[in-house]
Amino acid sequence: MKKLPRKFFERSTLEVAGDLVGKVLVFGDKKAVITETEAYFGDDPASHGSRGVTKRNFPMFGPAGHTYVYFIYGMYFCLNITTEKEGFPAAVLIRGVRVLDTNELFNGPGKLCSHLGITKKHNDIDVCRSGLVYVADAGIKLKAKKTPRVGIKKNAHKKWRFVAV
DNA sequence: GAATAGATCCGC
DNA sequence: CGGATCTATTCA
Repeated sequence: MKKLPRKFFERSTLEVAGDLVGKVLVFGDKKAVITETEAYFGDDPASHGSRGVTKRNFPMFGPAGHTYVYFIYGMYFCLNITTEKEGFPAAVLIRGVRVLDTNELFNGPGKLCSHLGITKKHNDIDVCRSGLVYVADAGIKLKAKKTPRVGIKKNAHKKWRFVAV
């Protein structure tokens, strides 16, 4: 499998979010096909990065190809991968994966993080350099469908969610 | 220092 | 539809 280069993540967030569907997320010895993503970037009020850099969202402002893991609702972690250029807040939320081998399906950012064991320890990891966490192209072709994002109130009508059909 | 909203999930 | 459960951010 080919590990995706930083160049892949340095494109527009919407393109990266769409292209990530069908790619393989490698986390330690686990591999999972990404089936669902959402895009968060710029001054979109639903994005954590829309009101400037903070202690929580700083990876969104860093270089592309880094993880951004945050804790939400007191119980769940959510995994993002940052995109675009350094200084511009942008990331793709991984919402759903299908684990290879076991064929388990995790539809939801909180569920996939708890099952794969993703925690705050994995925040701000460079997926282009790390051998532990990265994204690869396994030659799988999945078509992505654009739908409205879920779980947000602001800018909810924007079709920035990509689901494998 | 205190209040509160939050990129969720599950059970009723 | 409400509760669990806690943190970062916002507000006073």
